[in-house]
Amino acid sequence: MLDPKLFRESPDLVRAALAKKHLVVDLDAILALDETWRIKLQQVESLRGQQKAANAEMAKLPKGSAEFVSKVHEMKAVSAQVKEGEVVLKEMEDRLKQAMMTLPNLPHASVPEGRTPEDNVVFATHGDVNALSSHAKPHWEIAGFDKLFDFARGAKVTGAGFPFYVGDAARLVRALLHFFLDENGKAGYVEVNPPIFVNAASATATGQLPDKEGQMYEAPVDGFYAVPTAEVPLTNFFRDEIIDEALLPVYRCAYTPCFRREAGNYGKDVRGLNRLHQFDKVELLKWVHPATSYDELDKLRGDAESLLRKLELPYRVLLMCGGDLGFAQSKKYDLEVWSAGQKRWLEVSSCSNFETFQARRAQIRFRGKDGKPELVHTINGSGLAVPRVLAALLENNLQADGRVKIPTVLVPYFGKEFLSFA
RNA sequence: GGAGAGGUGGCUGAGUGGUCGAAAGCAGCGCUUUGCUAAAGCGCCGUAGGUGUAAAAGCCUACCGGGGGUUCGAAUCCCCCCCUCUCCGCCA
Repeated sequence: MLDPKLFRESPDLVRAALAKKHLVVDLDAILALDETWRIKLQQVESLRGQQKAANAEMAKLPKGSAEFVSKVHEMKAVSAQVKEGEVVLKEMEDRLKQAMMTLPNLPHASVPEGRTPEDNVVFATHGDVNALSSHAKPHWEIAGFDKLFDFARGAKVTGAGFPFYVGDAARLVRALLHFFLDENGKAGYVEVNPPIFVNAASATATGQLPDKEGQMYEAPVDGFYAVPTAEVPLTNFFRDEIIDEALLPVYRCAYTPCFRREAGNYGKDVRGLNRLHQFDKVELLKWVHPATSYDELDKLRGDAESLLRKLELPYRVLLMCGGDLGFAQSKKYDLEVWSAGQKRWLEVSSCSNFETFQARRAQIRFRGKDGKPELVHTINGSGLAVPRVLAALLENNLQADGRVKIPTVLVPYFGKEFLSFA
């Protein structure tokens, strides 16, 4: 959500920023709604003021007195007006709030212009893509893949996109998670194990609702949503709280399974481990002082990158253009790992600064120097998502004999130097 | 799941229909005096929205877990929901 004062006082500034995101928003309609709401608010407040004044008078009058009775009669009319006005006001408020929820976050000045993913800027590339195994093939074509990554039985037991990881595959998932959490801990992120169901208020605060309603699995009897990312419960940890300024920045990380319905995503990029309904991910999250948030974003991106480096996986960093920025982000970098078999880049982390967008919805603040509460900036990114790292690892490290070489840093976690499909 | 007890400002805790946005204490901030690891006295000390302003101040309204209702008037009465605690049931 945006600051109402911002678009009320500087609508042109907001208009220009929204144009960069290439989203069509009827700001004038919202401004008009805001205007009528404020007029109505003043009406109702003045009526309530009358009630309050009368109340003070009546408290001093004897209960049965003629004066009292006539006052009651008089105030009945006012009371009716207030009730009527409040209904209208509530309706206006709801409409305004709903309209404001459709306003996306404004992009930062450093975000490049652009409309489509093709316009994203390759910010950095690391590692030699051409030096990889000549045996590489798409991971789902590796002999024995189906035994270790059992999609068929997953589909039987649950549905498509819910694979079983068996034996060495399960072990490798666990090794990766363990490695990620250990490394993130060393980088200063406090590990958290959060709930993996959240309520509607939490999903709204981080921007999943109402924007991405159909993308989450729901438990309607209890009003819960299965988390699409640990970002949701983690960010909501401090919802409706004022954090001690001295505690900023707060660094946290969390592993959770992530659940995504991925409604509407079909095609070849859903093969194998590329896109699943349930997958494991470690999320990095920071609550920071607004003055430092872009430095903190760069640092967080660096933390995620260092995981890929240690795993010896070639990757590139994309700086997302205005048109490819998400609804809630001010600035976003995507980390994409090279998958030698598929010969394409796979997104494994998305590092974003939300500025006050989430913080306003979630009311996460700190007390500034002047004693006034101020919204924090929230920043998050994956560190990292497992399945695509796994895909790249299987493809890039495939040996002539059909085994997969385990990166050196992972050997202590995995317990062996090779993964075998035999 | 059943029965009962509760949810009040940063914390503790009064308040059961009318000047209650809410006593008191603690913590915090400022000033004064005595002193010099401290004490006493006085004052200030919630959040949000609107209005106002260069910015403030000021003014208005709302908020006593959340949402409805009764009433001229609700922290206080009624209904629903959420949460906490105790007991019972069930259970990894």
